[in-house]
Amino acid sequence: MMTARTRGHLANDSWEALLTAHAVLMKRFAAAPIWDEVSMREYDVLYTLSKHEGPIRLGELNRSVLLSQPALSRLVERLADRGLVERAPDPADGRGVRLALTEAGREQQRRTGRRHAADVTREVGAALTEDEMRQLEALTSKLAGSTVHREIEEAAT
Amino acid sequence: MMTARTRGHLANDSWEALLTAHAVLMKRFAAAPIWDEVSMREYDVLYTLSKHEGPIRLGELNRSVLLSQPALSRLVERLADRGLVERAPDPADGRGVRLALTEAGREQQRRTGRRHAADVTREVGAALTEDEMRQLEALTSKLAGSTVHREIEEAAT
DNA sequence: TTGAGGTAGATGCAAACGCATGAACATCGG
DNA sequence: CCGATGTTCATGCGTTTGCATCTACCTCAA
Repeated sequence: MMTARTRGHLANDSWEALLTAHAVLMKRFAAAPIWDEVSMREYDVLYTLSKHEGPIRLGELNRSVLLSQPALSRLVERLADRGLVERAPDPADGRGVRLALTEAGREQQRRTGRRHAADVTREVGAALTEDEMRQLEALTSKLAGSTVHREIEEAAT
Repeated sequence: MMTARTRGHLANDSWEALLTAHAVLMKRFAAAPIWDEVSMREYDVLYTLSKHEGPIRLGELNRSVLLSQPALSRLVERLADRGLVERAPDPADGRGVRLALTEAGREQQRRTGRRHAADVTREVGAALTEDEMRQLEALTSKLAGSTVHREIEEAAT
């Protein structure tokens, strides 16, 4: 007999499946011998910076990176000390900091990115067809894009 | 004009979309005021234990939890100290440890789980239709299940 | 049976993290 | 213009993490 799952069950089951996929693949990627120059978290920051043209703010960066604001602040500080990231005061806002990759940072991102992308291609490529990849991209994009946000904030008031 | 993405590009784009969705939703869930008793990571462990009938080994638990073995070992130790997890020597293997929720741990998991599930239902439910949830679950399950593993290990030799 | 090699989990220690808070600047009503 | 309030990032501090290593135990061949 086929028991019907409620909408809530479906939501939780799909989220759990996503979490599992994330954990499993992250473990495999972490096991790859390519993180000797920059750690995965550092790469995450370099990659996010590489996707933007000009400099971005720390707060903006922090929306993509799963770290607390202080932790990200210090991670960026370390990357700046290593000459991979440029930190400049924001002329438009004295509190803000404008972050951008240095040339060395860009090269580092490309080097690590090339190696990591090969792993991603192999793992994802082995599991899904091209159509499925497109579907997964569409679904996860939709999931990230949606904004119930307002309601949460209001409820917390 | 519609430029064709290679298989590698598709794989990487879909993985990136999954990562983004993961980060965005995790941030929202983390912001919920329900982690006063157990942290998200602790809940992850409690939840994983709750999904298993009998006790499981630390190593097995570590395959689901995105933490190093020592970090997980100590996290479990803290949970044991708080009376939420039971640690017993494995009679079949003197090196191993058998982990299981205590009654208090099970209650804690249920309490936090109920509250967290509501958030998941709201966020995922607001973004996807039921069909899409089913598709997402199917795709991510397939992604996690696939095993190119052997090749990686051999390549590292 | 024994010893070499492998595996499971614990531990020392430095690095990194989160929480609370501080300092500096922005914004806006009066 | 000014003070109150909000925002952005940095810093102090206790906790947690990862890496390297250790101990205890298992496996298996000689």
